[in-house]
Amino acid sequence: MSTKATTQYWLLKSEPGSYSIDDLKRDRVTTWDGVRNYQARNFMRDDMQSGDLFLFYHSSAEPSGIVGVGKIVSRGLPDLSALDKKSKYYDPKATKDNPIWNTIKVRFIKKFKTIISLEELKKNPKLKKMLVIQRGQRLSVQPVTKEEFETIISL
DNA sequence: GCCAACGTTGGC
DNA sequence: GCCAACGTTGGC
Repeated sequence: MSTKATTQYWLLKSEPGSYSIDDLKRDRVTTWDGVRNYQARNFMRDDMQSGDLFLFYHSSAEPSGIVGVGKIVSRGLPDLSALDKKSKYYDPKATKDNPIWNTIKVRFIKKFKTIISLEELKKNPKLKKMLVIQRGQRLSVQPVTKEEFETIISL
């Protein structure tokens, strides 16, 4: 577990048809559930801190890209949707004693006036190393550097 | 522990 | 809708 006090930066993906930046703007705070990838879970469970900031990324969208900013409110909560047989996130391996999956709570901060499309991200030399533009990168929770975050905020 | 088959993500 | 690139599962 990290004990760093400095703000860390993340990128969270969501399909806007499933949960969009407008949904988060309306809800103000939401539980980010349904993550079913161990690496993504580990980032949320072990590395995120309340107060960290994240870029909200719309995937499988027209166009795909970064649409706003949010803040991590809390972490380390079990993802109860894994126990719910009716949920599309149901995981038969999850139990009450070992829910396997974790969630975080996030808060809306802002929605960009215009989307920063994937194409734009790829064109910016300062963002060359961003995971989200790497071919085949499917992680739905990704770390972002402070420099990358600030570059995007300034666009 | 290997790896083929299968399922999913997500850009295009 | 296609399919490349992954991650996961399960037979051996």
